[in-house]
Amino acid sequence: MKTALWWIRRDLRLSDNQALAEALRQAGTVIPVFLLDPKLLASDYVGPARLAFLFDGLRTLDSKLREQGSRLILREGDPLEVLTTLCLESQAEGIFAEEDYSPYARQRDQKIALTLPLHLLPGITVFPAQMLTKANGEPYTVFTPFSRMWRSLPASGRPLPAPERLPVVPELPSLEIPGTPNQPLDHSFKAGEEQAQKRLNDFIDNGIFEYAMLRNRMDLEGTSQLSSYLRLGMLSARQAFWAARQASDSAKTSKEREGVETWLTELIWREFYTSILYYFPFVRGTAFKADLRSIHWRDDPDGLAAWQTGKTGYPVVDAAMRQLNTSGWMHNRARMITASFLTKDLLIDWREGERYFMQRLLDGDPASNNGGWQWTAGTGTDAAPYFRVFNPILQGQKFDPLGNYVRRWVPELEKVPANYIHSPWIMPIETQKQVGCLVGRDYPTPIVDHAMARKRVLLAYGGRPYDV
DNA sequence: TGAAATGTTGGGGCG
DNA sequence: ACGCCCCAACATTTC
Repeated sequence: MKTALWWIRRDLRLSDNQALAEALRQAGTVIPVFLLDPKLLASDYVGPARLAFLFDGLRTLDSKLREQGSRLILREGDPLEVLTTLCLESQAEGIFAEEDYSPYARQRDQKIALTLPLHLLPGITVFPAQMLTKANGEPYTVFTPFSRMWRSLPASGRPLPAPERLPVVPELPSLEIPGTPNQPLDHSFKAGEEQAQKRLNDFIDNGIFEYAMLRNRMDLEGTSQLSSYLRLGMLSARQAFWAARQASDSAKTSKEREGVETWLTELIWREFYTSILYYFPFVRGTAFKADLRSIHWRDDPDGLAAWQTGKTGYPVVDAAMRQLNTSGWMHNRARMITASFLTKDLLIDWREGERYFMQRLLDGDPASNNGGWQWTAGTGTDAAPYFRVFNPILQGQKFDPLGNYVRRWVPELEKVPANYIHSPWIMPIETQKQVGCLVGRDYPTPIVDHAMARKRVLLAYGGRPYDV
């Protein structure tokens, strides 16, 4: 064909882009297009942080395109209408896009495919979400067998290089890429696939062998922090996978290999939850486990606000929520702790937390985020048992032993010694004065007693009545 | 990728 | 030397 559209959605990269490669194989002229969908922009699953990251990513992508004579066409409106218009304007005979498995995207794409020549190609995951099923054709609902099957598959094709040159894009109207909001996030993630590759290489060279050992330490940089790049496809899952495979080949000790395998497991969790959302789209609004759909959640706007703003009086929880609010990212261990605190200690509906995370996280992905929340709440597939309640003090002592994570994000507690950092309310009053932090004045008194909350949540999940 | 409650064991103080 | 008790340390069960 003469002309095709490369419809960019969450694949903001030129390298290892199967949709772009196929468009270039089939058409002489390929027009890169991004659509601002008013329905998505207004969704309560979207927030300014990820939008800003998206716009930065589009700007970076556009300048890479321009280096090669191409450019990005940005439009706003209902995708079907805009694509129909664009096909008419450009005489495009095909639309190539990376397949997105979230319920909204699938519905949208199915509708578009009825009237327009839409070609979907894999790329969000290493293996397409619909590919991994049990022998009887049913989807997996337990992680371990899913991961065993995943690992047993013949390795995916190697990542594709970026195309060497791109065809010139004809004159077409395009919107300006929106600027960064007035108060940009103080996040450390710079958009773009070069940044993603840099971070990947750095992690493979300096972090992956220690990953199994350090990944739970909130005070260290033991994780890859690649999730935001994977979210918008500035890095493909396949690129991540192959980099890990190569690291595995160069591993010398079993410990090093364990680091790689543990990291790979996290990549497989991402694919597991993508598959779960694909086969069970109702999990987006409903507990996977039918017997846990009628929990009597507490209505507690003050508690929710304290959790959101990092003022619960539990230092690890507050540090984590402030890290999220100011950086757009949160350590995974901290995600489990804060999710447990909201659902178990405050007994607030996991959907509130799910939505808040989606609004704040740069890496906020409908499948992984939902999977994570339902896991912690105990309502999901292969979830943590409901009686598993994290103790925020013990979690802090285990995974932030010196308290440096807390001190970094909760400056009120900066001078509090390590033995009190995770439970400052037991600090003797003289010490509180010495370190300039009076609990109740400079830092909140805990908004809930953990021991009481634990008993309460066990009653509630058992379907029994509880007070307050 | 939990933590609390409960049970068991064994060393040591002490009459 | 012996039995008793306390309790830390570890193991198992329970939520």
